[in-house]
Formats: sequence, C-alpha cells, structure tokens
Amino acid sequence: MSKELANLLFPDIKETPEDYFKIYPKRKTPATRIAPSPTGYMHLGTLGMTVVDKALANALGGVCLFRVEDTDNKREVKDATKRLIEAFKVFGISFDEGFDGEKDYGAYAPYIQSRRVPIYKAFAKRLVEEGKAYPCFCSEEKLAEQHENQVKSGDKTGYYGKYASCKNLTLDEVKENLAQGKPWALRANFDLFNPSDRIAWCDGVRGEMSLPVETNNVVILKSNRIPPYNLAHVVDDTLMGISHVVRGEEWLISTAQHLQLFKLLGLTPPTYLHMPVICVQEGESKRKLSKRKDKEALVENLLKEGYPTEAILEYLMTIYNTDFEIWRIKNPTAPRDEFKFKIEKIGSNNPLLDMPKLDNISKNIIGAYSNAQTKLAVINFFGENLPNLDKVLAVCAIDRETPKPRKDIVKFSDILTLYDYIFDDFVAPRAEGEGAKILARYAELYSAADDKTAWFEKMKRVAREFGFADNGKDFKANPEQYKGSIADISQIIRKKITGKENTPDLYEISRILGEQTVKARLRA
RNA sequence: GGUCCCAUGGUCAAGCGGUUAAGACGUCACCCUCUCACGGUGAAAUCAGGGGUUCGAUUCCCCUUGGGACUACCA
Repeated sequence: MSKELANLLFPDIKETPEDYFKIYPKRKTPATRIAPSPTGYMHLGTLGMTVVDKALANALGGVCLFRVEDTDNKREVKDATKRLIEAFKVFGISFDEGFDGEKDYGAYAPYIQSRRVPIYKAFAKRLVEEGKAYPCFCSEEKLAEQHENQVKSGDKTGYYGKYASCKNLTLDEVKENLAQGKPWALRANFDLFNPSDRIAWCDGVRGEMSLPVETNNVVILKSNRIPPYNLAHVVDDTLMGISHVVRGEEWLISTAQHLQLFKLLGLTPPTYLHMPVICVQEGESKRKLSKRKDKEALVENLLKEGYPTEAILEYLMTIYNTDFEIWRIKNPTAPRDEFKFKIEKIGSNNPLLDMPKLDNISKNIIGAYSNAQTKLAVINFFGENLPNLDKVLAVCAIDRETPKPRKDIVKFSDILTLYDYIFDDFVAPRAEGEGAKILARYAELYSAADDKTAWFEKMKRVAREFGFADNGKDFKANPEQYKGSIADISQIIRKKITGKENTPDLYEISRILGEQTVKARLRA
C-alpha cells in the first residue's frame, strides 16, 4: 500500500535516491558550505558563518561551497541572490563551487534549492514507500485550532500520535481527498521513534549533546511541493558531501528532527558546528542582532560607513576563533588564510557586538594602508568626483607609510568630518582680541616657500612677540613668566585655519591648502 | 509553559584541580610632542550565589539566579 501511495503522490518521479547517489559521486575531501536564504542584504551573522566555513575548509584541506536556500517563496526578496553574490565579491570571498548569478559551477549542481525540487521529491517518495512519511490534508485553520487546544489543555503542541489525524488515512481516503483537489503537505512519521528516547550527537562546538526525540510529525514537503529547510538540508548536504555543517545556535534544537530524518533515510549525518550568535545590548539584557532593529550593524551599513571589508572580516574572525587575536598580534601583516582555524577554539558564548573593537581593528588596518591603497579606497568609497580629491589624498598621506602612521580614520566616511577644512566651502571661525592680533601677525609672516624649520621658527617668533614661551620645556619650568606656550599659539592658528583642535601636522596642512587660502582664512 | 544552550573585569576572552587569574578593546594617569593621532610606561577593573567532591576548587557535580536560542507548510 505504501508503494501505491507513493506512486499516487509522486506519479512523475521516476528517479530514486540511488540514482542521485550515482550522479553525485561521494566526495573525497572535507567540505563546508554557506547556504543563505535570499531574504535581503547580507546579515553580519551570515558573513561570520562564511568566514568560519572558509577558514574551516582551509584548515581541513577541503572545499567550501555556496548554495542558495530559496525554498521560502513567501519571504524571498527580488534580486537578493544577486545582492548576496555581489556582497561576497565585495568582500573578496570566493567559493570552490556554487552559483555565480548566471550559472552553476561545480560537480554537484544545481546549487539553487528551488532547482533541486525533483531530487527532494525522490527522497520524499522513498520515505512514503517505506511508510515513513504521509500526506496531510489538514487545513491551516484546523491546525491552528488544534494547537490552541493543546496549549489550553497543557498538552505538548504539534502534530503527533493521536493528533496526527492524517497519518492513518486509507488509500481510498487519500484518493478521495486528492480527487477533491485538497492541498496536502508531506509529513515525516516521527511516531516511529520512541518518544522517551533521546537523540544524541557530538557537536563540534558544544561537545556531547542530546535532545528528546522530536515527536512533531514535521512537514518535509510543503503544499507547494517544495521542502522546508529540514529535508532540503538533509538531502543537499548528503548529496553534496558536506562534512561539516556550520550554522547558528538557533538551529541547535532542531538538530533532533534533522538527525531523525537522516535516520529515516538511512543516511549518515555530518558533523554539526553550532556557532554562537552575535547579540546587541538592550537595556539590562541582550538579544540577537536583528535586521530590522539594528540597521547600523547591517553589513550593508558598515560598508556604507566605509569600514574596510578586511576590518569586518578580521573582527568576525576574532569573534569566532578566540585564538585569532593572539595570532594576529604575533603576525601583524600575515594574510588571514595563514591562520590555522581550530574547531576547539570556537567560543560558545553569544558575544555582544563590540563596535569600539571593530573601530580599533579598522583604524589599524587603514593606518597601515600605503598611499596607493588609500587612494584606491578613497576613490572606491567616494567616487572619482569627490571635490578636492587631490587635497584629501594629500592629507591622508601625512605620516602615512611611516613606522608610526596616524590612525585617525576609522571608516572612510570619517574623512568628510575629520578633514572638512580641506574642502572649499569651509568657513573659518572668527577670532577676537589678542587672538586676532596673533593671527594677523602670523599671516604677515607665513610663507608657503618656507621649509619646515623656517616655518616653525616663525611660529616661535610669534610666540615670543606675544609673551609666550617658544618651547614647552621653558613654559613648564617657569609657567608664571609666560602667557602660555607655543602650544597655545599653535592651537590658536590651527583652530583658525582648520576649525579643529586636532589635525595632522599643521605645516603640511598649510602647504596643501596653499598660501592664499591659509592667509585668507587667517584674516577672515 | 516546554526543550536546549551559556555563565571569568564595562566588552571579547586565556585558563582545562595547586597560577602573583594571560592577552586584546575600552577607561584613566604619566612620558614623548606645536595639537591631535601614533608610540611608550603604568593603573583601576573579573571567577554570579549557595551547596557538595577533594588535602585543595575559577576549573568537577548539583541547586538557585541571570542571560540566550528554539517552540511555523521561515530559514
């Protein structure tokens, strides 16, 4: 009867799981995969999983592939797959196999789940043949009502045992329902498992784990004949030879049902690595990073702010492998893929998103950029048409390529506020009283032709003329003899020219601005 | 409510029965210095609580508390 039912349900499916095992040969190396669903722009967590997948494949001497999990057509966002692929490109992340937006590459294609539906059906059909799955004709309303009653009576929720009313439908009843055109979903018969048993496995991150048997006869084929995550995961990761499944902690509990599906199909499950999820602080507690609430933490936004992709990747690595930071200190310039990723160094705490840490990593990375790299990055961020581009680059070049470079740029958008005085529309602040006199005197003296020593001599001269110490030490020794020190003079001038109390070397800035502009601002 | 996970400074964490309890970010102080940044030196700051086990617990076990995840024909 099961065979008959299977043919009734899947008349057009001729292939068997064995056929697919022939098409997709057993893989000889370890493999990891990143399988995001196209529901919008890339999530920081997705990027983090990718970093781990890549690093793990690298450490294991295996491959890492990219698969699109587009089985939820309700949530799917147009172009999201394309955007995902773009984003990976921006981050310089490539995969050994996958989908490039146009076509598949790799021997286990297709890599888009919506194109693998016949494969899922073949496995589903097998399950029906063996009496391990059955069609369910229950309406949404009926299911909702049942759920409500279960909650009310304190019974366990779900579709199982006596609640699984479609499980024991006769062939004729199924035929009748089908004839009436009733929609149906396929459910796994988890009542085949002893509900008091536990499902155990050794998690790569958490160690020995066990969960109670999943009793809910979960849907493995939706009424649109597309599987939800569970069956798709089991089938794809088996066929694609995935040895290590890296996924977020949110999957931990559903591992029982996945393992039960593997068992029902007689398949060997992969090693699971359940990763911590990145959280944000909210009042007293923390919560999972959310796309809606934490827009500023979205990868898209970080990029928009001008964080270098390497900074984001490095930060993610410090989160997911607690060894990485120490390795990085010892190997400050080594490429990241030389780092040996260790499974046992994955933390199991859910970390809080640490923006100051990201900032620190970022400013170190930008600080280490060469002038050429900086130019590329600035143009990449602002485009060719940024006004005063040459001047901006000149300011960025101050102290760059030295053993102790400035590290004032955290993200490229900072340039607009940090160096706003470089732009033509900058308005110099007003000065009054003695300050105005000092500025006037300095304006008289200033010449762009001076070398740095000559320039500084003039600065000292102004200081002396107005009763300020021309060096810090003298002032410190006898503070009462002076109105202030050369630092104060310098500060007055800096403030007038740039509107800021902290800027790179004033001599250099003045040269970049040009004598005319400097004098105009001093006298404004 | 049920199931599961987690628990060392403000944050990320090392530690895996005996340590002066690493390190990084952040904070503060000092030095360097025309300013800022960089750099250097230093400081403050942690084992959630209670029971066991043990000669000895941050480390092992239990309970409490706190936090997190899941509980869909979403992933």
